[in-house]
Amino acid sequence: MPTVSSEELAAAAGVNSAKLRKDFSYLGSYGTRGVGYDVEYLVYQISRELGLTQDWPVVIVGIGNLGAALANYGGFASRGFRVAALIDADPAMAGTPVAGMPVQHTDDLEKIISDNGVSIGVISTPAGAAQQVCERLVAAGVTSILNFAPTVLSVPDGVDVRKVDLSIELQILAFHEQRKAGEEAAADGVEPPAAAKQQRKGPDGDVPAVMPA
Amino acid sequence: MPTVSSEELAAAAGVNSAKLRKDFSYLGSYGTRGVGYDVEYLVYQISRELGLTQDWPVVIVGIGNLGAALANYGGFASRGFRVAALIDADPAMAGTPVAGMPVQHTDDLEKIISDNGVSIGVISTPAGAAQQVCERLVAAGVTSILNFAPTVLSVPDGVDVRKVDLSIELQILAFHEQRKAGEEAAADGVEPPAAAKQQRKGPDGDVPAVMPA
DNA sequence: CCATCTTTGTGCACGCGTTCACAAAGACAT
DNA sequence: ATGTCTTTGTGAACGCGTGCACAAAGATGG
Repeated sequence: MPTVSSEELAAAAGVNSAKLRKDFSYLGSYGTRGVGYDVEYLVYQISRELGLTQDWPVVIVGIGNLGAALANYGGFASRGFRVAALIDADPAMAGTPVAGMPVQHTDDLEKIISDNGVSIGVISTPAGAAQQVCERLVAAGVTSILNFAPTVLSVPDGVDVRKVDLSIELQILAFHEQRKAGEEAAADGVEPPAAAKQQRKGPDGDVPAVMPA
Repeated sequence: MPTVSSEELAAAAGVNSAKLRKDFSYLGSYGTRGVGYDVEYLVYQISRELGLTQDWPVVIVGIGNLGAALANYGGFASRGFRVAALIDADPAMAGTPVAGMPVQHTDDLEKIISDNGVSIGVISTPAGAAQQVCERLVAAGVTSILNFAPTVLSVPDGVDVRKVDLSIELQILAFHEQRKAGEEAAADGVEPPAAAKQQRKGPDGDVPAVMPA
């Protein structure tokens, strides 16, 4: 039986072995003292806890460049996601195959959701259409929404929304880039704020929590 | 002079006003006691600190669906980013206009970087090409990379990489979705782990820090 | 069956970020 | 000018997550 110790896993992941063991302990006691964790069983347990063993049908609404990119994205299938349908408001797109799947018209949204038992929807429409699409998805039974449109969606309680803003990551890079350029900026006559001097905590340095929308 | 109090801002943003004031204090003392913060000045200071006032030329390498989507993404310009060039390895694409800008061939990558003073690069190539593109970008002087390819890039010290995995957000949604479905899962004969019972802390509940790649 | 050795699971302490609470600062009215 | 009122800026307390360190558990060998 192939096993791994928490020490090995921690070294590979670059984290503390105690933290790793504690995290695993939340899933139950799947390890064997003096031996380690049964690899196969551990993978199964983590996969199950994360929902990777389930089949999650999703619909993508708004098949522009981004929607098409998502439809073609290979990472979904391997994580248990199945693109059940591609939906767009443009009648001219209806029937056009994208990623080997015909685009369907928005009119059929409710039927598609219900027929496929979809509970997760992806919105990659223009900003103007997002809220309306969101409401139709929710009304049809969707309870989790991944929003790529640059709008804040308002949803009833019990519905989860995650917003992905592609420019935020760039902004974080620019933020660090600015610090690398660093001390020369002081020559502008503006005193560099204290925040500019604090050291990043880890590999995933973050920006302040509050920033204007 | 239009002003806002930390209390108003905190209410609007849904955070604690003391935290907000403390965050602002890291940028300097820009508030006036008894009055609040001068809106215009505050916006300027935050923009400057975040690097929004600077012009950041970026190149996008790999003009597939995702690259095209990024090139068309409106959010960049408003945050101080300027797409300096679109680069692709396919000779057939060279010259083709995408988002009103001709695609250039990878051969000219180094010259483009240097001519435009680019320090931030976006990689939206297939996984296989990413590391090689990354190395050329770094060699040409890029020090920050936004990676959309499903690969872990290795870079020398001093270079920042941020990896965007579009499926991770979906996975987080599925994770919560699984919990909503919740207690029925216990009927499977598998005892629900303790972690499934802990309550989410805030609107942005997170997944455990460690998960298999 | 007992001793020894390895590795887990976890109580406890430490450190950091968030929140509370208040003194200091400034505006504004009298 | 003096007093009052509002809001900032920050010292101090609190709470939570991380890491240390060790007892318990089990494997393995004599």
